[in-house]
Amino acid sequence: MRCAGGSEAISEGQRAAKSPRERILIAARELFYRHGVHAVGVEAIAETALTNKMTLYRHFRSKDDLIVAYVQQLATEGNEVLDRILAENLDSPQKQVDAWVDFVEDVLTNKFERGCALANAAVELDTGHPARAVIEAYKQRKHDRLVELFRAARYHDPNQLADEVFLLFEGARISIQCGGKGPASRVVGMLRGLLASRPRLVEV
Amino acid sequence: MRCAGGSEAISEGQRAAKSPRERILIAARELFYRHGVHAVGVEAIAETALTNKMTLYRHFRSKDDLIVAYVQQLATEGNEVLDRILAENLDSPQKQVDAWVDFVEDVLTNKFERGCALANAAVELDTGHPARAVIEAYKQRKHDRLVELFRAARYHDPNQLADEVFLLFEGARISIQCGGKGPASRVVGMLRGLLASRPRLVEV
DNA sequence: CGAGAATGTTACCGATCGGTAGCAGTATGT
DNA sequence: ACATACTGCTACCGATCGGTAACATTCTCG
Repeated sequence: MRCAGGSEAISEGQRAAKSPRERILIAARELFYRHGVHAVGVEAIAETALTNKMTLYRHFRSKDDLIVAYVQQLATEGNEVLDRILAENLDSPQKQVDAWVDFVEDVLTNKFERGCALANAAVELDTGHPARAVIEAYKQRKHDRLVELFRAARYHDPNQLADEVFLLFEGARISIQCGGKGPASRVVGMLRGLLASRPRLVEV
Repeated sequence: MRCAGGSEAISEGQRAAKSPRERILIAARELFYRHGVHAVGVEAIAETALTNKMTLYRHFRSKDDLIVAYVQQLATEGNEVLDRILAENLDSPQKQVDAWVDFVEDVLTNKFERGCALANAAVELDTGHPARAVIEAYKQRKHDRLVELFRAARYHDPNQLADEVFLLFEGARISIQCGGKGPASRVVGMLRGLLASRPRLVEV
């Protein structure tokens, strides 16, 4: 029940980030993800960001506002990562798919993984919290982009394939922190097998 | 950020439950699930249970102790539900599988569903919390029981099938509360299709 | 009945929560 | 050099947090 307090060492990123606002968002990203949005107080975030509560409240109207910014930051970065993966493999949709699976593998084998930060935040937030809308929009968009990716790679029934892949990924991330580490550790292999054996509209 | 406080109406179950301990566990189950373990204070639980903080602390050494009991209660009930499903369909493993899928459908279409309570709790709890061990053991056991169920139903490669089904289910439950409602609403159909098209050791 | 255990009630503790006032210091651009 | 804006700092607010002391009340069961 205890959160880390101010004893967090100065993160590498903190020196580089000039503006207090950036440092606060970096600190929020770390602490909110590691301990949950409710277990971390604004003071701990301010201290980790090498600033103080007052400056924090000059940039964010309330803690809920900061939570929204935290979630928006994650959603933006998530979209940008996918943008980059797709942009780096413009020559072939199949390579885009493979690159995305490689990325999934990286995420799931990261030993600091504590599940999807957005899903974790949604779990802690009441239904009416403004951050929930951001999270839901992001997940919806992510699913839709998977559909388009699979359609471009000429998979048969890209909608259902995206459903399956999406849910397997989500299930793996949540399972990492609640025991079923077995299935989560095998999901990448499953994904590759699934994608390799799926019918296509044309053979490549 | 605000939890419901004492305004919760007296739940139906509260009158029937005699002992304060039972009432407290019922209240904890409701409030912890709905708002998260960190967002609910012990006082709110005591009031919802039609008792007071002092009595609560006579039955549970601390809030963390109550959280462990809450999680243990959920794990026990989860195991019992599966026990019952299997016991009611002893004549055929295939009927056991079908009955379990029907149960999954009930869970996912329950409009009060806010994901798996155990997974949600794990998200909020630090890695060293004693409740985490209970959660992990339960999920591990659940996965193992799925393997045995599929093996009894003579599915080919019951290990991988259990992995897939387990992750799809977990993914669906977490997705219900963070937007991807589309995929979650279609997962039962996916499961039925998956199970119907899977190779078996013998035809029935 | 009567005795002992379990419950209810109230008031309290120190700590921490989210959030703010006020002022001193430090960049910044012109 | 100057005004302006931003930042740091300290001290504080009321509320709530988890947890406890002391005592009155009720229940249970021999």
